[in-house]
Amino acid sequence: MNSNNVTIYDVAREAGVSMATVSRVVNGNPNVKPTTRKKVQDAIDRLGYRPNAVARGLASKKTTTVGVIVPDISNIFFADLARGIEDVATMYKYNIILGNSDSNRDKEIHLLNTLLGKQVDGIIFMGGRLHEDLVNEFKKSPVPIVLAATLNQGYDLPAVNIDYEQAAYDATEMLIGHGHKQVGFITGPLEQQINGEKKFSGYRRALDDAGLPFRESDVVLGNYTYASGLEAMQKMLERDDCPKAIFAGTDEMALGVIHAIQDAGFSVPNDFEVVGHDNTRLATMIRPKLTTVVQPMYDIGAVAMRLLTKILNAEEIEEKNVVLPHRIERRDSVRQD
Amino acid sequence: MNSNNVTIYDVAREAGVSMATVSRVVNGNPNVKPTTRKKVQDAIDRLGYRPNAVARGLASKKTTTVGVIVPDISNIFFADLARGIEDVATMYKYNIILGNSDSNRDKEIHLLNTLLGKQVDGIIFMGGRLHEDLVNEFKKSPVPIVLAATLNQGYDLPAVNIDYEQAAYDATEMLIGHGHKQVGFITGPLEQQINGEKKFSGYRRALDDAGLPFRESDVVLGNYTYASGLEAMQKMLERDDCPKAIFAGTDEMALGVIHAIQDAGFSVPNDFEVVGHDNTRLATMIRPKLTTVVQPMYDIGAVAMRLLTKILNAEEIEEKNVVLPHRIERRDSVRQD
DNA sequence: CACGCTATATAAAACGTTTCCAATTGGAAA
DNA sequence: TTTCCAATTGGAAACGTTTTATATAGCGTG
Repeated sequence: MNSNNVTIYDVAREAGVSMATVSRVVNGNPNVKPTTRKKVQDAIDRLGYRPNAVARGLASKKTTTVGVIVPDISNIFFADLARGIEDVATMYKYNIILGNSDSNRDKEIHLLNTLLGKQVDGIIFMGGRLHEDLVNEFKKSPVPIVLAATLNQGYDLPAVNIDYEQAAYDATEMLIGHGHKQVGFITGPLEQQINGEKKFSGYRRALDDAGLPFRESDVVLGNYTYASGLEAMQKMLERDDCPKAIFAGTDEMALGVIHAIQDAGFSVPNDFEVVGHDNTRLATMIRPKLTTVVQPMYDIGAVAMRLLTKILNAEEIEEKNVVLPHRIERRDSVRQD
Repeated sequence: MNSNNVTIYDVAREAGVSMATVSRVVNGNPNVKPTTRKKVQDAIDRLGYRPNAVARGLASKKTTTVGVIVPDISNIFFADLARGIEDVATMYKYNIILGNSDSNRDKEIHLLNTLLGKQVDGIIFMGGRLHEDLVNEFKKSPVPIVLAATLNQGYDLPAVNIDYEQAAYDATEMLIGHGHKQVGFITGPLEQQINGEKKFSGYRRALDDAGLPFRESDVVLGNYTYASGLEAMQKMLERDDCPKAIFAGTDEMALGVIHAIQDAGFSVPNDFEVVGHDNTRLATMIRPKLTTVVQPMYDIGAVAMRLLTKILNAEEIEEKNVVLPHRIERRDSVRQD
């Protein structure tokens, strides 16, 4: 009845074969005579046998489980990524142990060690910044680690990203193309390389290429949230030389920006143009609908997990550092050309 | 160097004790002389020993891992819940294996069996509807299962929820209190008991108590998404007898409703009043800010996990069926009294 | 009809812990 | 000193698989 506690041994006895044979049929090993296979299968069904994955893991040294470290699963961005990971994990018969790090170095390291202790077959890591200590732990890892939406800061780790620099360039360039001589940039903490180096330098490069001056005051730091976007824009609006075009580092901040503008009595896109980043579901949940850089979160997760399975199966890998394409989804927060 | 493949046996040899003793110090068993403990600890540090959780799980029959089944982690609602679960899980030294079911019965059952095969110590389940087949599997489960934000449809399972019926009543009553003789109700699929029975009956009860007639046409079904809320409201607006007060079953649908109203040239809250449900972050990311029923998702997750730990530790449990308080967060999508 | 294969099946040794029980040790009491 | 009991430690058997090496059966061949 209780499918619990019936072991491979019980099945073997029931079927009148050895446990090795049962193991073979359970694992689909072809070296079993069809009649024997059937006999065993019947016994399995009759007893309601369910293989113990823990014992299996101990004997085979494979757990068909991978660890996933995210800063915060309640963030829509990582939730989407996680879904991509889980979907292809399921496809390849893996399960996911999920942990939140809050981008905190100690939690990251602790989580990593817990995961390794649990003998995961591999790990997918997301985080704003790769602390040196963490990378040292990575290097000691007996299992492969792949980065998702996380820059490989000069370390030789497999990673899946988009070209953030170019994406920021494209967004800024589009705004400049609409005649703006000044573009505001509201982004996340600069110590996270993705903001501080990639997006920022894409922004600057677009300015430079257009022969526009860079003004320190046109870049304002937020913390990715709606509230921080709102506040950043409010501050900007107080200035006499406030830019009329804004590139926000996340959609959520972009929504804050738009509302700040509207609250001040201006119109988007007539008075101000705004472009966001990520193309989360939020982008269409605002009026005007948000023009945004699409970063395919789900795909990044899916591709990262697929890459991990390739590594685990020792398949041929053409490129360890995959860069997915990005594009700009034009909606109503910018004027039509 | 490679902290891998050093076993308890290696540590025992290095420290000149038996593996039983090493096991004791690793597990914090007090029956070890301080000097011995130190000796062992040094050996552990020197060798970089990390206990193998799989072996440990096999020997002790405890994995300190719990399974979490959600319909879709990329849904902000479940993501929040999951975060609550994970946080208290971490607090109690558990890890989380996360799986998405898409509320699909077969996936739910398959996931459940996979999780049991992995010998999780317990399971937290979220889903719209408890299929009978699933419940039968639940009954056979050798480990405890607790429901989170999921109605315990007459089955005797531990569960954590809010009082959906009363919440819907409160929301509807508030709207009626503002003078409306007609209240629209835009909700999710009625076959999910939470909508079909609880919220719906709360809505009706409020109508009844106010002596207002119930009109079939005032309730429209959506699928929880922004788009479905938008569409439902658009349809409603075409009618001559369109209600001027709307209670939406989720915040996301409520946003759609507000935009549909605004797109039609009306004002919220002057022409129409809207209240949502859940109090997700979305509620403040719209103008006017959304008045909504607060369902504490994070807390539900946290409490569910805490309840599970109590069951696992065989602690005293005052109430298996916990009902968390709800309230209405008044913002700007309804008029002030 | 014995021989040598191949295809199957078995036995037993890992895998790395925990845990029960027995053995040893250390001190305090006698 | 002995004696005893409590504190500490050690030995070895589980835990439920996979896997390797070995055995057995069946069968076509010469």
